[in-house]
Amino acid sequence: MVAERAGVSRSAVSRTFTDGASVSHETRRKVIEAAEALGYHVNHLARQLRERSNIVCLIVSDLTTPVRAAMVDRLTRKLQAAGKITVVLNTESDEASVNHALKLTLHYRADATVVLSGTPSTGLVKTALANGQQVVLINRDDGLEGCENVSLDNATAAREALFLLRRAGCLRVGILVSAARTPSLVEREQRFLEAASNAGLSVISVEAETTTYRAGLGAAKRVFARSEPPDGVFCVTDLLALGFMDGARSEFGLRVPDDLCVIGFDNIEQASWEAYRLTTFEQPLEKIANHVVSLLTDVEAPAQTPDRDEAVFEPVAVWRRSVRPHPG
Amino acid sequence: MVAERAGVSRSAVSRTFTDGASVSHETRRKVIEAAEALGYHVNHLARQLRERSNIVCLIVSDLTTPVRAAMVDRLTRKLQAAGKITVVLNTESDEASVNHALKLTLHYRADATVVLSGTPSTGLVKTALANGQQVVLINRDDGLEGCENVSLDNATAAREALFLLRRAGCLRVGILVSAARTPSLVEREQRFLEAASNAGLSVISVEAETTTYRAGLGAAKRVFARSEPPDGVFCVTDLLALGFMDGARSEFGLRVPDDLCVIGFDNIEQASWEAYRLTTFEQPLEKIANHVVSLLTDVEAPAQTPDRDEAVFEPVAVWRRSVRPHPG
DNA sequence: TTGAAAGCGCTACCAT
DNA sequence: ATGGTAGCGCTTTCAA
Repeated sequence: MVAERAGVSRSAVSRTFTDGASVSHETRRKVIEAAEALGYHVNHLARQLRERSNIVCLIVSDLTTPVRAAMVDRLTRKLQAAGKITVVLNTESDEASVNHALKLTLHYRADATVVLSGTPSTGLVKTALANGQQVVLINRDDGLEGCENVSLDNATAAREALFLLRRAGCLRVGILVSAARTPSLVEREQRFLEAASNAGLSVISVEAETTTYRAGLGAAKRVFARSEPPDGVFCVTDLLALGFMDGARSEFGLRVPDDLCVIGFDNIEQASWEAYRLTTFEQPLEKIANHVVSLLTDVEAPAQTPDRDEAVFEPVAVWRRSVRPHPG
Repeated sequence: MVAERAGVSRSAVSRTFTDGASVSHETRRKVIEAAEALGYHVNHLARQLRERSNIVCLIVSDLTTPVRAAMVDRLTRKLQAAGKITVVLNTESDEASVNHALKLTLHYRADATVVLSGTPSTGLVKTALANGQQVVLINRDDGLEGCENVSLDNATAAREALFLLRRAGCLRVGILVSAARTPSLVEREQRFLEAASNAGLSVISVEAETTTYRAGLGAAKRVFARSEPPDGVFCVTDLLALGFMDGARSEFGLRVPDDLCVIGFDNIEQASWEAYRLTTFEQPLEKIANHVVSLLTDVEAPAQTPDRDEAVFEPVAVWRRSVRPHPG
């Protein structure tokens, strides 16, 4: 250790850079001075040979998608503030890619990994857990054992969406889903269908090819070319909703909300833009992020549910003008 | 090392997981088997005690912004593909935050740091360089010594923007800039002004409070309330342009491109949305990302410009319909 | 091909 | 308060 060339023992300089250490003011001064001169910086990676690495891995796909970007933004900020260092693993969302990423995670001795998309295989999660790693799954309700789960109350939102559409006087209610059938998307769909069925309503189901703006646009083009198109639709994602609105308006001259009511989900920034003013459900990203870091920070978590730990957050309805407020 | 409990020496297992190592087929088999059984994974962090860490830090702010998200997406993917691990440092863009982030970078023994926003202080960059770290600055032309720079040819784009506006028959040309005067934004402004001045044109300058959609919207509200508003404006950013368009349309009933021509910069996904169809300049993100990883990958870079290394990329004009194609 | 041993930068423990 | 020492997991000489 080069810095000790400036007077003292290596222990002394180590102590200088450790918080709860006893070191004289004078020694510390000398050490700091020498370190400064030599451009010395503690090697945190070597530190981790003895203790925790403080590394948190974020496994994520579709980083450009507004919700994802927002989630990653929140998470990286908060993790940083909590003194963690965040490694972003940008993958496809298929199991193989996610597994690969999770394996890397083990190599870096991450204290924890947060999976934002895709689902790793049970086996791999087990070894991660066995290696003392925390695994937290966001928005994927597939009940892997030992993981911490955080998810959204999709059921309530779906029911509310139906309610809003009916109250707006929509006669032919529809739902726009994505061919990418991720757990949360599927749940929104099923709950909506369920609620409709309870109300004795039939629902026009439309499936977009992917979960993107373009796919929403394409879906609109298809659905409004048919006879008996819907006049009120719940889109499982804002991106889908925005594309759908644009398709309905630009291709068919439909007016929103007069001819067509649209509800989205996520409350991405674009949903608030003047051209859309989409009524939607907001993901409480801030709360979710806070919860995740508290999960990773509170080392002792004694009073927890034994097997499967799940936190459910409430999406909040954001009322804008893509739905008629009063019976039409 | 636990894995060696299964027959051989620690050297053997080390060799098993190193590529160019001589180890018998039999030994390797035993080792792999044992490792599998014990859930063993090489600790890459310990590895770095002897060699390079393979860690690349990305210093970035405003991660939710579409261009940024896109850039980070590209970069993380490509770095990963090149076997690097990417630590994202999400900061504010003021110098203090960036400096703090850069310091962290030293602690993690990053091989390289890529700065996407904000500018670190010269001194800090020097020590990073001195510690054998590569520093690459994206889109900030402030000529720090020893850094690799990659930037955009803003001048050409600005000139072309003016040309397009004039060709569309705009009589009162304007530019929408941001109060956040980052180097590339300023350059776009100055080049545009310069080109206009060369053409003997006066330009209506409008300054938005930040570089966001909302700020663009606000700017439109202000500028069209005045007498003699512009009928063709170059916005230094797509986000600004989109907000500006919405403001002009929703508040003043202006039609784009009939009453107002708008040009943006970045070609974010939203610029292509039906509600906007913005004519803009695309940042060649793919090329930039490729260049960055090649910079970090080609360990030997002998034939380089001595002091300041700069790569300049050409934005490409994307023609859509927010500008009239023919003299109006 | 293999094993023994040294050392990478660091901190914890034990003396002093 | 300080210094010495061991050891974290790994790779890499050097001998065998």
